[in-house]
Amino acid sequence: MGENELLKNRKEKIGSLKAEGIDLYPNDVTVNATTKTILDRFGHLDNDALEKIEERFSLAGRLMAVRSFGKAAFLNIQDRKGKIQVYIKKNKIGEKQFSLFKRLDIGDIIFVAGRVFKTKTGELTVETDEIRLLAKALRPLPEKWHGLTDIETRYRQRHLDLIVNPGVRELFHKRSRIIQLIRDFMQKMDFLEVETPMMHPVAGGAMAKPFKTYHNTLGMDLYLRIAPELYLKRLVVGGLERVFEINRNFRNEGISTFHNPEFTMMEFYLAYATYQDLMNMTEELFTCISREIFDSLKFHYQETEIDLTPPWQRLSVKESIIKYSDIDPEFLEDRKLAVEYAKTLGLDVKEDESLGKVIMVIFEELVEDKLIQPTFITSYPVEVSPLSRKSVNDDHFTDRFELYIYGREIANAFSELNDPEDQRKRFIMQLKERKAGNQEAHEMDENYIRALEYGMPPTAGEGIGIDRLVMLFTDSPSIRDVILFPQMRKK
RNA sequence: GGGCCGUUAGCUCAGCUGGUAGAGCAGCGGACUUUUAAUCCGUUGGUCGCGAGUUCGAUUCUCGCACGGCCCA
Repeated sequence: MGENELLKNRKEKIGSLKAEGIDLYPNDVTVNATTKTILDRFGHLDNDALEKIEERFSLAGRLMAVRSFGKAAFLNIQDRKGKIQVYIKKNKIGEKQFSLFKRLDIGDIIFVAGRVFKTKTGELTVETDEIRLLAKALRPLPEKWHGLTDIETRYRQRHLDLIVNPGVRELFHKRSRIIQLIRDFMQKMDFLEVETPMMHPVAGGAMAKPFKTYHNTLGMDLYLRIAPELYLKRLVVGGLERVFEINRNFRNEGISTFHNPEFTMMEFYLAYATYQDLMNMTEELFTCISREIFDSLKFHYQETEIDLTPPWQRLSVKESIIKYSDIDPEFLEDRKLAVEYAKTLGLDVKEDESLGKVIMVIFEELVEDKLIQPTFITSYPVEVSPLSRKSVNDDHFTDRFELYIYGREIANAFSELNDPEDQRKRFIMQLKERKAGNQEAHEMDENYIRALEYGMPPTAGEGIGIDRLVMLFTDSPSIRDVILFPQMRKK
């Protein structure tokens, strides 16, 4: 039967219900139970015990299955907590209500009420003495057994995915729980949760291409933020000392299993701390989540065991290259040798590329995907770290780390650069890059430098990719699995 | 941006070397008052993603496009 015919069919049913004066979309329902409250309270009782329960339960949800016997039927009703079986019997509920039931479709939102009993197969069931239609479903649901598997439909019509695939509902519950755990953790450490602008006159705080928009009455260009960093640090200047924000960032780049144009980050800033302190704090945060979610520090991601037991491996970028390749360490000390080496790897590097950048290109090629167990990679070159404090012992490198798990960057942190003069030089360095054609180079932000000129305490800050973290803890292969409405091409 | 794969009924999928499409579920009609993928009988339903080309004839072969997936950049 074609879709049109199915629709027509249901509209006819609606017509007959209307003709009987039945309200198709009533709004006067109250319920006193969920599927879960009923199952939790009575699931373990036998029929003798259940017979003594006088209570009448009312609940509502989506009709998911009907097993009909002519004058009686079993239904499955699904609400936010799960599913429960309902029994409907003609001689109990009456001719009129039974005839209403006969015209219900799978997918309709309905109300039932009655007492509980157990069937001879031992399933706790609500024997309904009242049934109401609360909202008519005009379109059929995906098939009950195979469900909805078409990935495109699942993302484009997430409502169907949520109705039909219990695992998806569970996953987004888990996502919410993980974020709640993070909030609790931060609040316990006396961090203040804040919200900073999503629309920036200057897109800063990261190296990425922004989305551009325009404010009509102000007559000005604005950019969707690529990071909240510079605003959060202004708050540290303002004396807030411990702040965090969990919110969306927008980056105008390709879409992949690890990239969605809008994604959720937590950034936090801790005054009077260094990136070393943040490594410890990150270990604590992740192990805290892992204990809550898995009751363990070990779990499987895509069939690989991940062990979060601290302390995690800590290696500088250079050390990691030496560890995971057979490069002569001398090559990482000399720009020309490094460029040569990168070329032998088949990497596309400019002849005059800076040593720091070449080192990062080599790192990405040889090291990244080998960092399966949690690893802090430290000491990033200053050229790729325009907002990080330089290391005291080597000013070509910064007091920065990135956390890798399963070959993926999950967090990025550093001791913040709070010297306004140095910050200006770094921005100027970035502007040169921009002129040379790097669209992702950082913009000049005079306003931010001005804030630093009032004095920012020594501070360490970190960004954690929440979607990637949720992927890890939910064993999801694609970022689209942990974002309710991932970005899609228009169809 | 490149490579490979996919797109057939509302959903899940078959469809061979080219001869105008099938199943299960859902739907519809019927039987059935403890089933749970209920069962049994009957039955409707298709722009084979879109557009060209080759051919007497294209769901099938070729090219282009769209959308999606995976990998690479």
